[in-house]
Amino acid sequence: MEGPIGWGRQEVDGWRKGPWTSQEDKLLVDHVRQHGEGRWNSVSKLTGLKRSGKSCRLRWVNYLRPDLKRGKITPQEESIIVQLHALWGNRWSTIARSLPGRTDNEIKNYWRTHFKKGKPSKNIERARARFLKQRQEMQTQKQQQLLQLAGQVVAKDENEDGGGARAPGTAADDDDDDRGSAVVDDACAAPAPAPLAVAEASAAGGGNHHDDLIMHDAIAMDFMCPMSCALLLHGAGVVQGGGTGSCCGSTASDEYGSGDEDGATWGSLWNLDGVVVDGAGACTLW
DNA sequence: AATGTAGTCAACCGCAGGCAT
DNA sequence: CATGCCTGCGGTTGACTACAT
Repeated sequence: MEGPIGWGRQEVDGWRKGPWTSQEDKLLVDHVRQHGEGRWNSVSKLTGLKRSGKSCRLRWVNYLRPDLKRGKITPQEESIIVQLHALWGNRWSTIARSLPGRTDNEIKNYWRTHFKKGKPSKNIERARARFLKQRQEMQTQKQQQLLQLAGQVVAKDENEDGGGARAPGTAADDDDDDRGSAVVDDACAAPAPAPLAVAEASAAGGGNHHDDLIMHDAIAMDFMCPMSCALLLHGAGVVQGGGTGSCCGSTASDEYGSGDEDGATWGSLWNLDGVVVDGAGACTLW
């Protein structure tokens, strides 16, 4: 950082650093009111503030923006953060877009405080346990469905030409070690749209929905198709156009999933490598 | 009551990507 | 096409506060 100097009211290269004063805040707020956001480097020239554009932007985004939500992260928001972190990893700004009024910095701090040291809160532990349980149930359910389906296909084939019956485990085989491809493939045939409203309503500060509901819906949906869930959560504005969804790789698992007591690390619940999301939010495999 | 430790928050830095020239 | 500037992002740090001993 600044070496031994620390955060006094020092100036470096003519720029003030350290905590902002109320006068500086006022200058910045007035400036943004007049000129809007952006062009941060011109703020100092126009206002006389001895702050770099970077510093001005940060102060505005993290502290002065009028739509910021103050106060503690709610359990609902916490659940969403967990979900989205599992989905996106450390893409704090992306996660923040799904939590109106919260900044990436806030979420980042929250995550580091609560989860970085491998000591998740009770709420998170419950959410995680529920997630894992639900995942297991859904996998079982899916396997049964596939077996049923396979049985029907076999019966049909036998009826039609009596040959060419495949091994029933073709698709289900993926489930053992690959939580991404088979699941996504399956789910994207019918992505569920409902949780968007739930997540957004809670994130918007309503807090009226029980967190169980949030987790249930979010988990179910994420499990079915994480990418589409995220796209829905983010609205039309955020589209991972044609990109690969390798979101659950190193960072997430490194930070949280070290305690692999149950074999499935929290941060690597989904491996989306190889998943492509098109503009409409439909996932495909390549 | 004093001290140590952990948690929280605000701000900084370096880097990367996008865009204009 | 190359270069430089601006903006945004993620990681890190230091000050402050709350809690425990």
